[in-house]
Amino acid sequence: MFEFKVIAQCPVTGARAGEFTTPHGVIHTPVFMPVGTLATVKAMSPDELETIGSQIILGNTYHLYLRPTPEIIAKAGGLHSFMNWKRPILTDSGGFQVFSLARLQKITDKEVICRSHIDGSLLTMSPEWSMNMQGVLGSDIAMCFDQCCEYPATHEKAEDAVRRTTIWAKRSREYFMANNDTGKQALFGIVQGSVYDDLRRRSAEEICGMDFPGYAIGGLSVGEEHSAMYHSLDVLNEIMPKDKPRYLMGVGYPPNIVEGIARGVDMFDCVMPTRNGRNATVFTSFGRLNMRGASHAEEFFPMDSECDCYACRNFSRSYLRHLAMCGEILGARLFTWHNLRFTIRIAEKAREAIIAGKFPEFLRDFTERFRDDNSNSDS
RNA sequence: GGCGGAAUGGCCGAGUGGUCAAUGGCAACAGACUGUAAAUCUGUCGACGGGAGUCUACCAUGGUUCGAACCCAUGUUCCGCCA
Repeated sequence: MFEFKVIAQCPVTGARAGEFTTPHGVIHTPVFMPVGTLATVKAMSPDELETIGSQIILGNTYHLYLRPTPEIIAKAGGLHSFMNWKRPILTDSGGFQVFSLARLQKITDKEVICRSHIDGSLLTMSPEWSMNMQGVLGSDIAMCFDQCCEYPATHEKAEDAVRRTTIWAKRSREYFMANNDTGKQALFGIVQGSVYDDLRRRSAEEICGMDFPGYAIGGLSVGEEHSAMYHSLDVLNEIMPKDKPRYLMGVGYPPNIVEGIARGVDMFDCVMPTRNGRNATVFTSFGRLNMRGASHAEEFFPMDSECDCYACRNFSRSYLRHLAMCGEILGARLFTWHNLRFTIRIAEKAREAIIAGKFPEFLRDFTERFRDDNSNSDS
């Protein structure tokens, strides 16, 4: 269980294709994992997620702790059973909420004391709390409780987050080994370090020295330039274990995924396909489209004629824009459907290309075709 | 036919002598969204101009006033109530 096998590697870039075995099935990498924070990938049923090729989805410790509460999930028999999802689940530790809900909390090495964003009640999060909760959830992959550093951050602040993340990783691992079912759940470590090479190296050394079955790269895609993200991935690609899966947390944006794969990343997750979908922005093989745009009003053809998703096979841009303008719930569903399928397909195509020995060509073609005039990135 | 009320920018609707090119909301247009406090948020929104600014505007016409979306007169249209 939790064996990672690299089955093909790109001889030019760092890209690799692999298989990661979990209790709920084998995950073929590279893989994009839809985010289902509250035990639902917003707007999609489990059936539909399977249809579009979702191999694994995410759940969130903090959010599920508040609602419906661990008691209810335990009674339901765990998260898989509760939400009727039969494939693997990865749970985030709540570490990201230490970052995203920063205004509501106080952080010490011991714990994070924060206020619920729902009713303001006091809540104490810690590595032990997170491991316990993730045990209740029964995810296939649990994540260490970490501190995601904001961007920009001074070297001093980033270093403190690295230091604390290592302390918390040790405690996460100890509690996990003693209390969780290690036959059914794997715990991944998380590397921090912001955009500082020395901190990335130090964090990778400390975290990867703890022998986790997989390693995540956290603290990126938080506002830094794309070039900075790619540089950090280059640094980490050299030093992270090659025989373990690598998970770039919170990415993402289609070009970031492709560039991440080129730098040896195997797993990705991001709210972008689902959130942007609900807000009527879609990704296509030739770039990004705001489907509310007046220019689509009389376009009686698909969003992306190369896409094999339900929305692109059955509906015109004109109709989809109409749904978006009316705020119809079907619009949100179809855009989400498309974006998830498109993003999952990127990973599938990358995998096929790696196995076929044609990843550099895939990378070049994708980058040339994916135009995003509005992107303020430098990539 | 009589009495009363109302007419404001694409729509609804504030304003009731100067600080009003005119609050809000909606619509429209554009933008943002990267381990989800997001089916959310931001900007623009009379015309021309890069801007300073200029022009045209609160049903119509005339008037009062230094000054009117706001006061007066007449007209037009609409809405009530009574015949």
